[in-house]
Amino acid sequence: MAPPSLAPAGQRAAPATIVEIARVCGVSTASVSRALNGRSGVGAATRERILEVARELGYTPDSRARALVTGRVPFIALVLPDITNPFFPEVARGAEEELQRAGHSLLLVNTGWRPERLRQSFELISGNHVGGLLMAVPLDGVGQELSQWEKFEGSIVMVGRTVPRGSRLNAVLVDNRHGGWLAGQQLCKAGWREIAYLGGPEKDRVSRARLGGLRRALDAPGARNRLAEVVHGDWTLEGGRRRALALLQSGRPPDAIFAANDLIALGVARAAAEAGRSLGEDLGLVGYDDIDAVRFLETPITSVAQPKLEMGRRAARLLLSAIADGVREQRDRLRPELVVRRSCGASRTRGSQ
Amino acid sequence: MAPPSLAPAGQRAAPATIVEIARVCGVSTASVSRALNGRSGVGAATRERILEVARELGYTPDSRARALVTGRVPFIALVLPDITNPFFPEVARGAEEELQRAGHSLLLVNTGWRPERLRQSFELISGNHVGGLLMAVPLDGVGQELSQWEKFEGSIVMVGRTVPRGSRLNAVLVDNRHGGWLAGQQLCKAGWREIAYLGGPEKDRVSRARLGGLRRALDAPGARNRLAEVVHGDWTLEGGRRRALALLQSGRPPDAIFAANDLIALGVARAAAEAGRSLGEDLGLVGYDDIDAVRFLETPITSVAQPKLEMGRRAARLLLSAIADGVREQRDRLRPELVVRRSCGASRTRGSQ
DNA sequence: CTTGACAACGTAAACGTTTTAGGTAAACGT
DNA sequence: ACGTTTACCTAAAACGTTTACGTTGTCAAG
Repeated sequence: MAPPSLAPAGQRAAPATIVEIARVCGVSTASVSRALNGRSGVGAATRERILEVARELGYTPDSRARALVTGRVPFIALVLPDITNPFFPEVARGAEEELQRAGHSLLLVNTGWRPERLRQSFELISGNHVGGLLMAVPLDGVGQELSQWEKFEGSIVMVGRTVPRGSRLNAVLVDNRHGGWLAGQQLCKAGWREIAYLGGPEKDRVSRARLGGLRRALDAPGARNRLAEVVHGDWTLEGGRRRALALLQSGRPPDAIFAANDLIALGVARAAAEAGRSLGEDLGLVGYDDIDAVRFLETPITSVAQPKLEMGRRAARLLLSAIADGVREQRDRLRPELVVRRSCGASRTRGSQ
Repeated sequence: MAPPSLAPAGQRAAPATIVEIARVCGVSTASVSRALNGRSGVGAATRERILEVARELGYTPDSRARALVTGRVPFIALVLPDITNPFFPEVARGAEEELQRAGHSLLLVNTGWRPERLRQSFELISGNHVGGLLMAVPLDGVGQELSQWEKFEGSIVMVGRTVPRGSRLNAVLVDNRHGGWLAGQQLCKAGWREIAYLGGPEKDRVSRARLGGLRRALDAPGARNRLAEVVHGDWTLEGGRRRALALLQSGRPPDAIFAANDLIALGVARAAAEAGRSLGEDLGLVGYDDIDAVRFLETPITSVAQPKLEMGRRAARLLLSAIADGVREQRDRLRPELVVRRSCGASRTRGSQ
């Protein structure tokens, strides 16, 4: 005999629809819809029967049709510059967790710092691909066009990124200035004198804020430290290494470095090795983000930690409520924390006699 | 006269639709659709005009309606166990890159090893949320239900994961057995005798294959090495640390360890430090995946590298062609490569006199 | 026996596209 | 003059839902 497979061979073409269920049950599609969505207006007996038939037919509602008529889309996009930077996966995880709890899915947009991809992400929302945007990417280059997007205000949440002047977007912010201050403070305490800042792109608001915090710490009355140098660049390890190497081999190498980012900090660590300087002894170093990798160095790197998971979670919650209730201009502020490790020479204070 | 602005101020409520364009241009929606999609059947002049009006109105096509009628969805889901494991972001980046080039978006599903989330991911496809699935997660627990999903065969690509027996899914595979063999080979050459395997979950096919490769290397004629111990567990750093510590503090600690995963390997490194063993001198170690972090240890870890980015790219390409042309049971095989670093004691060969 | 309320259900219109089946008119060949 | 092609365009039917609005029937209060 032919093997009686569960799936009746040839006729599995059309996936079950609501009208098929209606036909089988001898009711209208309206009743089926009501039963399936647990809405009132359908008797207990019929509801039971409908549910059963639906199960038998292996019915799953077509999200496109549903979305079309309800006007809601169960998708949220997370726009970020580089998923390869370990900071972001954690944010993504937090967001995904929270979203799926609310029946939404997470779209990932990896811009790779390309501005055109940023623009594309806005088409996602205007084309109703997604119900909202989680923006973990700077909005700087797009100022003038932003006015076009203002109509989507309720559906955008900046996460870890300052909102552009004048717009009233929701945001989950971590105080970068304070973070920079923490770093500077620590470097001061450890007794380093000539301190350099290895930042992100020159116009990047986040990088600037962290620098601002550093400045404030160094300007404290009585502090005899100096902001020796400020070098801008990208956020990558290799970029950090190159810039750090140039700095260390220059005429006036700094005592210590504050890196705007842990990837940059890792690059500094590598450069230090190449230049024969020893972290925490010869050269102070503080990074930012507290990604896992900084713990594994021979000399673990001190870093300003952001609550990455929590940022993702809160951003997601905020966005969902923004979509549902239309809340606007809501700001969720979090605080970074300093995680002290050997690279900033905590033990070195002794040596500053 | 009153300024006859195209956009009459206050009524920006409804986003421009195709019928609005049609009305303004005095043509039918069909023509608009054709013009917008660059299809033939519409005169050059009208096409021009339609395009212009569309631009003026800031029209963006509604993806839901389009998807509903065409039956295609511009979404692909990448299902993975833990985006926090640095192996996956790179795969994700490769896939995203390739997908967006084809006008698709990447949905991220982070199962966190929970089986129910795996099931949910299948609802994504049967509910037409997505056009296909990139599966970077084991399909083991779901064998019996898989027959239900067979109808989606064309729309599933396994990436880095073996396909379940009997099903004819597409896949991008990296030879794990060979990877295990490379690791074993290297440990042999370096002269370690008692070698332990720190694996993933006991039934995990990938973990088993890597173990298989290790076994083969150790069984080679003339080799005087021994597979001292096999310990299963999860794929995490902390899990690896605990298991390694237990191993190292047991009555018969091994000479060397092959970790099924770099996270586990990082855990081993930490445990080694705690147990007073020195990597590459006292204790050989080889990991798997070649994630960035293993390079930063005091003693960098030797690791079996997988072409992560390429895996993502190929998987995406394969899936797209599977959806378009219905190709099935296509297998794309890649080879891992060993990246030798100090942790396996390459320099130690001298000491084995 | 009316009346009204309420529950259960059906009808049909919407949502914004694509696409099929046509229809008109001009151009062409004979 | 007449059919035939060609180019352009329209009308309308899908796609699978949800939902506003009817209709019917039942039951209790008047």
